[in-house]
Amino acid sequence: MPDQQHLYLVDGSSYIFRAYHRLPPLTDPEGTPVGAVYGYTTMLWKLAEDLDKADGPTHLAVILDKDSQSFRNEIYPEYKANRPDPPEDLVPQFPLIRDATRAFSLPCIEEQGLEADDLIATYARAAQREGWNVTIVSSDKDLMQLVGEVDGPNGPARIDMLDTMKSQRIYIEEVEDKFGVKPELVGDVLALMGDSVDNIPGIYGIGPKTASKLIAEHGSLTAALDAAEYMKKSKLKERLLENRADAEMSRVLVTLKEDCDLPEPLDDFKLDGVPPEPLAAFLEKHGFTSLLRRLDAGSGSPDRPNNLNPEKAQTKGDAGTEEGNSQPLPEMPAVDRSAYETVQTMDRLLSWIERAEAAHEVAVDTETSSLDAMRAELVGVSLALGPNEACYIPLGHGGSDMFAERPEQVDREAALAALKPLLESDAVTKIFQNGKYDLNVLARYGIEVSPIEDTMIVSFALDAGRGQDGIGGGHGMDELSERHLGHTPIAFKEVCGTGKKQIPFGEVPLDKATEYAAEDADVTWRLYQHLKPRLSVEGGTRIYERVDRPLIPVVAGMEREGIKVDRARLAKLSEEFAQETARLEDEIHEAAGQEFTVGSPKQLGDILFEKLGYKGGKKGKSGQYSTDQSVLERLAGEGADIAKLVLEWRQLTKLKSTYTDALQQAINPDTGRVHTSYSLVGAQTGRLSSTDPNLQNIPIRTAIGRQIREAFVPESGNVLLAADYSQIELRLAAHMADVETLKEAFANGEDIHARTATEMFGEVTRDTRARAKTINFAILYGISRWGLAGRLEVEPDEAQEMIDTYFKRFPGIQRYIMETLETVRERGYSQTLFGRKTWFPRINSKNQAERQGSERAAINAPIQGTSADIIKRAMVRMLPALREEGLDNVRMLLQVHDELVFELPEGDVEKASPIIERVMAEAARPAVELAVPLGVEIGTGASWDAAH
DNA sequence: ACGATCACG
DNA sequence: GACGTACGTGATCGTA
Repeated sequence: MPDQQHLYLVDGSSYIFRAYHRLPPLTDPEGTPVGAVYGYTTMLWKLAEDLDKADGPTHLAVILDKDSQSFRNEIYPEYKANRPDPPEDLVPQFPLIRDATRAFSLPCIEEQGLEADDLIATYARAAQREGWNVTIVSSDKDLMQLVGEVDGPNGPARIDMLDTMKSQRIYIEEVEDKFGVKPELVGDVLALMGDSVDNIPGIYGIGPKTASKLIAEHGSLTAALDAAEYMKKSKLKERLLENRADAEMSRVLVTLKEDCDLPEPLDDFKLDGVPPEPLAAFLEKHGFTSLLRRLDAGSGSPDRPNNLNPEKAQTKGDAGTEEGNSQPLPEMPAVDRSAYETVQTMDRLLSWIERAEAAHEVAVDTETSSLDAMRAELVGVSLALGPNEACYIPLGHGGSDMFAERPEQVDREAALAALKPLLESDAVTKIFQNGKYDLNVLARYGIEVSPIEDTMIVSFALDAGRGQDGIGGGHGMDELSERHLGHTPIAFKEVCGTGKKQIPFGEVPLDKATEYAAEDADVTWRLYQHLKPRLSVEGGTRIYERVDRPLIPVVAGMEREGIKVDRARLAKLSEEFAQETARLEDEIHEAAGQEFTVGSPKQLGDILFEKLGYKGGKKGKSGQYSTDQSVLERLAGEGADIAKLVLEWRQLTKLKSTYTDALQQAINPDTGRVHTSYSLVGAQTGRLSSTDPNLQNIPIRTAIGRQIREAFVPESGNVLLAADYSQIELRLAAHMADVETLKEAFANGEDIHARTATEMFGEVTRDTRARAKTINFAILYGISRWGLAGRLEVEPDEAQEMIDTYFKRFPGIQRYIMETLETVRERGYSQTLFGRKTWFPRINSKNQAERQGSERAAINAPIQGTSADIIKRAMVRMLPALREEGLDNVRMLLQVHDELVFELPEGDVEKASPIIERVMAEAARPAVELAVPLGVEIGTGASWDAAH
């Protein structure tokens, strides 16, 4: 019996578009854009790696679109007529896709007058008739029609799909999940819903939901259309009856042609390995050096000299500044997952613990049932002592299904009791990646881990701001591993799946779980060896050891404390907001003369500027009218009542959905409190950010919003205490730019905006003070004359005069800006007073908008970042200072950039307040002696609102 | 998945 | 010669 053949058909055209949008705009050494090509190359690479695996490809071909004309255009001239031209920097990449394919020595099929989809369908069916299995590498929903299996000459022959970007196999079940019908009926669903990208009409007003419901109910498109006349009167019925012809034509358009002539016979697609030479030439030419390295490693050829910059494929606008990532990799063997041990007996566990104690350094990772550390149950722990020297200790696998057998494991209680001394031992450093999470989980099991190191935080101290717009600059483990070790760890979703079919980690079989979990510890250990030495070389030690690392357990503690919210009060507010919103919605519809979705800026824009004919509508780059607050306020000022109503409606719906509803959801059932999660690497400047829920943007500026703050309350017998730095960023600007006038004003405790008004306009009125305040902030943010003009509603010339006056009155500011920019241009990064770096890879970009954006951010970063450093230092010292004075019941709950929120017994307020104030006011010392005092304002009350 | 909008410092 | 204009975040909604 012959081995099962398996044909892979790669939908090259659709892949390149997706890769283009997902990847950064890389260019090769000659300046040709290659981002999409890079994505395509890595995908082929991955497929080629599967060559020898069970169910891997035996045959493979790449199918491309030759041109967009096909038989479909004869049926329907508008087919794909509204496709925009591909982006300019994608066009030169099309021919490179063919080069890449050739470099892998793979066949590349394209045919005049045939679309790739039809060729794929034809080949897939032909192979299936031969009894082969087929995998279509694509995520195009049209192709999902083909999924399924038939009886071939040697048993069932199946067609499935592979979405390489999501690492997802698509088989019958996945198609049914997406469309609600079997693959054979997908075409019927598509015919009803249409496709705006291909300009297939479908039936207007029918989307994916209605389409699959109709087809599932009636069994086919024809049956659904026939049934329309018996439906009860509705919009849907009308549309079905009226547009039957459109739907039927759409059905033809989405049908794949399965009987094209085959340009090449199937047997020509046979794979026999990838000859390395042409591939190496291709990778070298385009600067894909990380792949080149892997090719060398794989083929056992001698190492190339290390003069190749590992990050040669530079991103656009890269200043070519210091490349902190280009240190030679330490000598380490490649990751070998088969070397990991599954620890299933106390004996083996004790042996690992003993070795960890001897090593004085161990990487640790916990596996749990949830991403939310406050709800997560511990499922296992992994340890790593060296490269490939790692183990996984399952503690909570199986057992959720009472019929399934629970694999052999060490008893959880006993294992934790054995691990506790190690994890708490002063003599052993525990290395984590994002240790705050593990600290929280373990703390809930009674283990206070210390001392710790954290590779994520090290990476942040070294590389904050590197990478662009979140691409390639992150500090997550997978990214760090890719970047520094050239290794791709197993993705979580590969182990647990995703979406509805996601299983908890505790259900993962032990062999697979060990590969994943032990690898995480192994990678963490390797990353630490790689990153830690860079700290001292690159000047990151101070910020890491003195600020960010000690902050980890402090913030972890704050997250575990949580804050009490008054559910009943929020519910009542929700109810009020709902009623008021409904009333406003009616009024808005009345004013508009029709019903529409108020929450849709698109529909609202059309109503305001087309139907009602208001003037001055401005369309943004998306081609729709802007309807943001400033626009609506202008209209309201011109007497448009509807604009006023919409503003009110927006405020209320925002408050309800984002706060009063969401906060009730966020209450932890075990603790009865809300536990946010702070990101220690969220903001490039060094600030924290807060998620799930975000407690750093609770309303305060309006009376109606402040009601939400009233729902944040202390436990009985306690009060909330809020301590704010007053004007900290302006104070720091005064210090850093060395502005005498401002320093003096702060020293004298003056109202700084009023003082600015005096200097700028000669007198203090409500108006001049407000303008002065705007200008003060504008300067901190590196504003332009046009920006300031917009804010103050004056002409740019006048704004420029104000900026000039400001610089004249406050000499030092301009110099600060110039010097900061010069340094950043030269070094590539800015620094805070405490040495925190933020990188600006686009500071020397040739793209003006990009460059100026970086310049503004670079002016602001040292100030915002220094402020972040200071409050972080205060947080680290706060609880020890309070405990030292015997204040054991003061709890630090929240941080909001320049504010700390505490909960404490009423009786402790008097004693605690001056300590809190002192710790915050002195937080810069002794590292930095500021030329201005740091003002701290403290309030207390029976709610967060009242504490202000 | 992304843009628009709006909540905060 | 035109562009697009204040820094840093996160959540929600509608739309593609």
